[in-house]
Amino acid sequence: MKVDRFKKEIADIVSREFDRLLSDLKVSEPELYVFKPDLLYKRIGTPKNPEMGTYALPLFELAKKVKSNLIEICQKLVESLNAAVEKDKRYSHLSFSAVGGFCNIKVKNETLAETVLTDILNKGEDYGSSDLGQKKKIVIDFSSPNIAKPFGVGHLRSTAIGAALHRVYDKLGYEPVGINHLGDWGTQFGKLIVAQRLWGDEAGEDDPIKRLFNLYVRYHKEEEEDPSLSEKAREAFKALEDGEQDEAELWMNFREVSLDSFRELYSRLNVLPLFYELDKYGESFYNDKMDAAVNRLKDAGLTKISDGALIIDLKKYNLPACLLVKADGATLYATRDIAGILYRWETFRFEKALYVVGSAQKDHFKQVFKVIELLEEAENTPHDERISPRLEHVEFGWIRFKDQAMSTRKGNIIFLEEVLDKATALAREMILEKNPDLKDIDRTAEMIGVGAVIFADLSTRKHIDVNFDWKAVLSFEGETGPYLQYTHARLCSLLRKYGKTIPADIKYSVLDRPEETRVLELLYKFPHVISETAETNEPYYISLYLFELASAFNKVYQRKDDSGRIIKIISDDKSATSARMALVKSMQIVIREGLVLLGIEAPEEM
RNA sequence: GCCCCCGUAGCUCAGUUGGAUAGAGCAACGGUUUCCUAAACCGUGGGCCGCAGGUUCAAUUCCUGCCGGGGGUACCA
Repeated sequence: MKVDRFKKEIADIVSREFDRLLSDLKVSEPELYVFKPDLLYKRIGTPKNPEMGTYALPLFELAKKVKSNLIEICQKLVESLNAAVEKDKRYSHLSFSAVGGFCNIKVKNETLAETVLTDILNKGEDYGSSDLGQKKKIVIDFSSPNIAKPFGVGHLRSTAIGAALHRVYDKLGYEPVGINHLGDWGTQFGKLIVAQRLWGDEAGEDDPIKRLFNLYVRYHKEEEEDPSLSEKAREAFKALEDGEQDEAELWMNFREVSLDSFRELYSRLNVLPLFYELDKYGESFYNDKMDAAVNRLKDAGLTKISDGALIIDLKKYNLPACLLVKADGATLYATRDIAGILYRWETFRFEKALYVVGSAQKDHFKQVFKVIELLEEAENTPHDERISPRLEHVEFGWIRFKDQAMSTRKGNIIFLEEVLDKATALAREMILEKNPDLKDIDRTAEMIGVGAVIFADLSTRKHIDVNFDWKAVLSFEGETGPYLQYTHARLCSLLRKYGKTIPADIKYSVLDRPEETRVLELLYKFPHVISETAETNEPYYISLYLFELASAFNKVYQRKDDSGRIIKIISDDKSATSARMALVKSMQIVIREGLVLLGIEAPEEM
């Protein structure tokens, strides 16, 4: 948790003053939060209306506890606090006011501006970085598409969220390990092999992925008419598992074709470098590691046979039994995940392992994590070497389309590639209309189109289902990626026009308008937003923040004086201009860095 | 049946872990540019915060029940 310097100062001084004010009380109410800086720290919030102050401390509970008049005690506190900061220079940038039952605290603008802007300008893109993680490894299992199926918009969520978390942990000094748990094994390959043999020649279609997809859809359609197909598919998969050459060759081909197309897509999404050996750690990687895992569970006395299958009963924990080996001897994905956890622990000794997988798999991960926990109990693993407390399912809601879950089998799926292409084409049109002289139009259009799609995906809380809405994804106005990029381009444009380096001696006191204060407060918040994102594994906090920040700056940019004229950033007033340009430069750094964390590129012109 | 998630403006969603007059974007309507990028900014209208209880100085937030939507519930992933 990143410590807020101002908040800490407030907690300290309030606690100190309360100690003095109510020293007689301390004996009867020693547990009262106002006496303890750390508890106070947590109570300090921000006022609804920013004009009331930077921070707010509600005192209702206190008044009740000490049975005194709320307004009176609030006033008394504020008076004594203001007297205290007058005497103590270290706190002279704080001022307090009593409103209702709240003690509102204002940080002097000049101090805030100087603190924030010098910090950002000194650190540059490292603003918000830390060494908190001490290079500890965070394994992030994300994206994980199925081989031989097209990459649908549904896979975007895991990819975008996982990639954002990867970058956030990296910024906080951890060493993230991005693992793509490719769905490259399982009965669907039996189906595909059968389909390929039956209709492979008539499939047409140049794009090899779409060809496979058509075969897959056709298989499921024909299977409804001819149930004997599913028996053939099972046999084909069995042959694959037994290492038969024909089947293995087909499988290898499916895999390579898919990986080629995934690589291209990942590269467009700016996530390709985040994977640790992209093509290695698919499900098939664990084929030769499952026996050992299963035996270990058996030896621990956890398993039993039920209806011919090997299971671990989890009824005690209110969970369905975990199936390890099917009656026919084949393994399941839970088996692979268990083997995967054990392998990853041996290989990486991670601090945490995150599974960025849809919430439909919630019970699955509960089961798998519980099995690991039971194993460690049975084996008496020392507590600091246990894996189970380090495992976390980072779940997210479905992407649905017109109130239907998307289903590859039925063929109602939207290709991510198609979405990116459409968004990019639209961005291109927009550039041609608004800025036809732009140098690198195609490249910029790609940045904007892809940025719009990623931001749309990361701008709602991850756990709720989202309706895929073409209109929302292809919108470039309001709460969108392009809005942020546009703001960034505008900042860059200001910097170009200014054309000088920001001077060192800046008169921070000129940044005294409420709109500017708002921007400063938000800039100050950036490091906290990053650490909050890591604590909750919720990248949308960054999206939300960036939108607030951009919006706050655009208000500064277009504010008007009393006669209705825009107050320009760059003017004849040198000291005002250099202070504002310090703000502009800081803004540009933070918004760019925030976009980078989300995987969105920040063009300097658009 | 049991378990989990969701229900806030016409639509899509926020609401800082219980605080002040519930906020944004889109859509609708009106305004702002002799131009530091209008992909922007300002304004107007629009709310039984699903319903009913409970806890609390204070509930959109926590608890219980109900209604509605979604997901999961051993040989798919």
